[in-house]
Amino acid sequence: MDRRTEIMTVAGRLFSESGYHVTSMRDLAKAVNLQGGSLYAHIASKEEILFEIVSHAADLFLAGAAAVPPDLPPAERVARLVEAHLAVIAREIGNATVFFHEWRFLSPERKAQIQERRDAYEAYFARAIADGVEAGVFRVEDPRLATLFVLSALNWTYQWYDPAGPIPPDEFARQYAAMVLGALGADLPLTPGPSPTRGQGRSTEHAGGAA
Amino acid sequence: MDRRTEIMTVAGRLFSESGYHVTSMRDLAKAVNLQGGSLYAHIASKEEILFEIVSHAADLFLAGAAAVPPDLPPAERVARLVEAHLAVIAREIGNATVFFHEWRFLSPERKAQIQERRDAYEAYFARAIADGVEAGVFRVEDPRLATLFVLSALNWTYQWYDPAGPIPPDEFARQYAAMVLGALGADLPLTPGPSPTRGQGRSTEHAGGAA
DNA sequence: GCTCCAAACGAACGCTTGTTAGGTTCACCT
DNA sequence: AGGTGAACCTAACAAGCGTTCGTTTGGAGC
Repeated sequence: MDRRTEIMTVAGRLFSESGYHVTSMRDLAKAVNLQGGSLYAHIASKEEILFEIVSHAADLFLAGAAAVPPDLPPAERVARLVEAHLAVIAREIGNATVFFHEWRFLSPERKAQIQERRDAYEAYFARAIADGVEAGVFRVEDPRLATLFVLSALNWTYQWYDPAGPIPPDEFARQYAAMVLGALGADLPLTPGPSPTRGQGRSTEHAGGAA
Repeated sequence: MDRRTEIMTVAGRLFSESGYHVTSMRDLAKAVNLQGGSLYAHIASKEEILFEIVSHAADLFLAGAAAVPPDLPPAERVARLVEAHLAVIAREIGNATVFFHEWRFLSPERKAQIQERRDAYEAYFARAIADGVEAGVFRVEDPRLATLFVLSALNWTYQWYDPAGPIPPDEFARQYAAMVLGALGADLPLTPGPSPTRGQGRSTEHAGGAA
């Protein structure tokens, strides 16, 4: 890992722990065993660091969502989106925290750049939910509100989820996805295996069940 | 409104708009037509302002939850808790934003004081959900995770909900509560009136499944 | 008319901030 | 052997920070 990358990594941790404005360049320098001024041999400005962290996190979220096949049935697609989201948080909780908490301190231009990607990310969820509503597998009154509900449930997790805690990331994601589908009024527990589980639930799930 | 209250109100707005550390005492003073130093005739320190805002918001949330009769059936209790929470956000979005976003910058003692109240607040939800699980009206795998799910969905709303926007607060709360109950695996849409709604929905599901 | 006191001013305090500039070290290339 | 250039240090800069303090203001109570 070269110096610049190390700076970014450590900055991600410090910014997430103490906040962007509380962390001074000298704090950061000390954490990578440098003098304050020496940082500027590697980076142009403090805000550049913030942008790179936030931008990196945005890329991860976007890539995770883009990897979900768009031709999957809506319920499974939503489940996969949820799992992808939580996987990013589990893997890079520091950068994710900075992404959610400090992005508003970016300059207007850079903020706009991130906003675009947030919108694109939200669109993945909006589309999957809209498809599900249209197909009759989701029962929600207002798809837009449902989308915001789901994203809210996901976006707050960085505040409390501890990847090293008692709940392993994929178990966490599985249960979370089930609750998200419940919120959307979907029926099936959507367990992958042939386990009969405690399901009565409607059998045909999707069929032509137009609402 | 006396000067001190005005300062707190304006500070709540400024802190929520720009963040606690970005807002300087001189910014705040200018917003209430004072010189920087004059603020200290009314308050002891900048952090005292922050604490008062956060503490006030915590009181509102706690009072809202405490007003929900604990002997209501769990599903209705959860719905009422959701509505109370969103009512606070709709009414005091600025202070709520500061509460969620800036409370970590309090001194350790004051932070601990707020943490206590957050825990007490969370307990209202945990209890209602646990009761519902025990009564068989909620179907969740892990009540603790379900509680965090619900609180996540609620806690993020300050980021996007606009009380003056297209969705009026009580309509917002009603739909949100329905989705929360869905996430908890409750059956009934819980509409107060006798409207049959568009339900196919599972009929028997859980035997004693009265909500 | 005088006193009193809270409210506000305005200047200053010591300190930290992000950033820059100049100088030194040292591994590497020819 | 000499040169190059990146990495780093040290010192400094102007600006802004939260806060203090002596002074001024202006209205209420006597």
